[in-house]
Amino acid sequence: MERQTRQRTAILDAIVAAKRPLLPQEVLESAAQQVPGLGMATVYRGLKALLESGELTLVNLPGQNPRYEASDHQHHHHFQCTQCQQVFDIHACPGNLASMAPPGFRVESHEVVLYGRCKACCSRA
Amino acid sequence: MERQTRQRTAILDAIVAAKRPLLPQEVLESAAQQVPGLGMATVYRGLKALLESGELTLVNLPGQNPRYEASDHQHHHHFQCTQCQQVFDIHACPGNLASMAPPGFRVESHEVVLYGRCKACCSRA
DNA sequence: ATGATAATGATATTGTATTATCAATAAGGA
DNA sequence: TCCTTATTGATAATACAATATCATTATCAT
Repeated sequence: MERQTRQRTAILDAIVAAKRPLLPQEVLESAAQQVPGLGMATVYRGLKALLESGELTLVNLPGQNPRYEASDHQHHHHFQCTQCQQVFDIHACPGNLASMAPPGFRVESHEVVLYGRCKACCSRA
Repeated sequence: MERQTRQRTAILDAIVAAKRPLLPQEVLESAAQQVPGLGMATVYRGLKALLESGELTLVNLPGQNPRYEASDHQHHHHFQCTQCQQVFDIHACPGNLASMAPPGFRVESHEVVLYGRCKACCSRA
């Protein structure tokens, strides 16, 4: 049976609090504030367990390592800042993308990724 | 100075003929038909040189290794078949994606990836 | 509180894509 | 044709994320 540990709780809390997809390294840095000495192996184990339990969702962006975010179960897309590299949720969708495919192709799903400067980086520079 | 070799020609030809983004392994398999004994190292070197010369363009899809396609210089997107994993060009664009971003965010570019069954896989199964 | 055992942390190992090495080969200017 | 040297092919080495190992610790049902 699965056990409730400080480490696993800190991992989930860090991602939920971030409100955006995090890299394993970012999860470690954030969760380590609650659990000093937290190891990277534990982060990977925790992420895997939380994925399987459905509490976390995998976020893959082009050319990027996998990130993890709290399961939303709501259709949404992502924005990556070209300056700070952080990824944010976009709760909008252009829709009607199925018609973009050539004849004979069946579209089942889609991904949209926006790139640019996030709010913080816009006001900073 | 750069030299014109059978290998480098075969690598470029394979990608141009494919009319879709190829993985290095796919490039090897295709180009080796023109140049038996072609080595993977040569493929990587050729891809790098052709990228730098602008003849090839890097195509990154979520959770996928880099693919290479002939430089198009025309805005387009990609479709990946969930069955055969092949990637195809989509010469259409939903446009007006900048408005999807939250206030304060500046959108500079975007990527759209469609997933589903390609024409061949649709008619096959 | 106690015991069985899941989880942890440090580290070694793996897996895999890509690059470096180097002797042999071949492109292309003289 | 000859010669310089970029390129090739085979293989070793690298880079790096992710997983396995294992002694120790901590969870939680009893």
